[in-house]
Amino acid sequence: MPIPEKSVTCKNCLTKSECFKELNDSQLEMIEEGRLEVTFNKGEVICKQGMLASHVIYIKKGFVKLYIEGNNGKNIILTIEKDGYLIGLQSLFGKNIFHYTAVAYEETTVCLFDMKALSNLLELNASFAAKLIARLNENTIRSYSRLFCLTQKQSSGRLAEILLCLSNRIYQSPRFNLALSRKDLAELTVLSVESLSRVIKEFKEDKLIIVDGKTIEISDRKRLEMICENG
Amino acid sequence: MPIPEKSVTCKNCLTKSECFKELNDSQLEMIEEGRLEVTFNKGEVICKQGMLASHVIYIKKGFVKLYIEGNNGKNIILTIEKDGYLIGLQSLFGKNIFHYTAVAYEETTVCLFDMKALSNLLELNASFAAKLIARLNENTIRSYSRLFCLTQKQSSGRLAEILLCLSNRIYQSPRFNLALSRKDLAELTVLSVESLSRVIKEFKEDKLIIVDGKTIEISDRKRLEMICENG
DNA sequence: GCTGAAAATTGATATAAAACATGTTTTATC
DNA sequence: GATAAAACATGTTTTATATCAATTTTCAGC
Repeated sequence: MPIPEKSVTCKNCLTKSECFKELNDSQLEMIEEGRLEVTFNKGEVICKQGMLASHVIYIKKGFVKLYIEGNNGKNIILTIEKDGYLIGLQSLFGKNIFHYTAVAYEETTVCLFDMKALSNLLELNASFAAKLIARLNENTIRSYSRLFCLTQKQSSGRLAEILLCLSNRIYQSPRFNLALSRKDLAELTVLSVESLSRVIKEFKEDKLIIVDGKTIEISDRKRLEMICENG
Repeated sequence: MPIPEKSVTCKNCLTKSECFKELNDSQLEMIEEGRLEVTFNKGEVICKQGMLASHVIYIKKGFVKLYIEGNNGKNIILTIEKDGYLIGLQSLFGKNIFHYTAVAYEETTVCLFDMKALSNLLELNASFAAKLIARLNENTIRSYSRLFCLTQKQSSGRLAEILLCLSNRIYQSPRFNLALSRKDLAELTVLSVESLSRVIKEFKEDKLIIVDGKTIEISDRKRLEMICENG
């Protein structure tokens, strides 16, 4: 089990969440109160679907997947997220259990904030509330477009979308050292590992991407975007 | 084009949204200001994806579908909703365009509320904000489970889920006069009309449902729930 | 550098659902 | 009430992707 530590306070934290920038010093102290900092290893469960969501979990550093667990081991990855993301906001003012499981793709440091303290702050600070709502809505809209992608596009369109997402949103570079296994990519695209492998092969042959070990480079973004749009 | 009318004010409205019950009289007057009431006929577009979301649209009476429009006429229905639902909340504090299109399944009366007035109220009334956040989160969680259903279940599981949803959430009765065509049901389950027809036939043969014209009765809820869970 | 296990690829086959084609019923219109 | 049109049903073919099986590559641990 990882050992909690407290390197910095919220007030002087440099990797502060966008939302938390709306808080003044006394409000930052309120959430600092009872804050926990924990580091998870690759593959470890950060929060478990169905468990009591007593805290909101801020990703300070790292890279995670959020997924819904079905009956027969059938899971669906809702989203992949990195530092700056707040896990568990969906449990605010509702049934306070986690609606998904979060697992670290690589070593991940998080801060835990008391859910009650957070909802108190929402009442005190309207622009904080506005930022949080904006954040929630961003997530929702992203989940809508994921719903569209997975139900309306076929294999190549889905992979194109995931690759572009990794390049644009996660790694923010056309070339990246992929921390994900084929199994992870297959889960993200909702394909079998074998089918995924074939689509990757096709993309390589079509000179859309260059794969070298764990490194992926998007070599023809225009065409990949086309496939994402129309595939 | 339907003609706006104002039968009642927000203050004395009997079909008030759950959220709006948090507002006091002066706050209700604030949203009453500039409110519009409009009735749409079956099949009419209530809001269009991509258009400026200047208003939040409250469904006072009726039954609608919200869907995302893709390129080649490929649409995906996000949800079906009836009276009490607020359309466009997802555009609060973000890019204020509608992220989906809403179409009336039957004659539908709505109230339009100014988005800006609504966000002002959020600052004034914290418990109103809390209720709205709760509402947003409910939607999000429902969209997660839809994502799961459509990607992990096959035809019979999907239809079972939609039928149960119609019975439980929309019509609130085991027997209902379905306003939806097969094409609508096919869109909801993300199946072709032909495949849908076959699954319905199968359900009839298995005595899970009784179909008589436009009326559907769920005759074996237990087994339908099983199929929904495991299919 | 070797060795075994896990991960990834590749090929062959199976399958669920789409697409196509055609027939039947329901609904709307004159 | 006749007729056209739309909605629905059903049988056949096609297709995308899963599954199964076999092989190759990668990588950690000795």
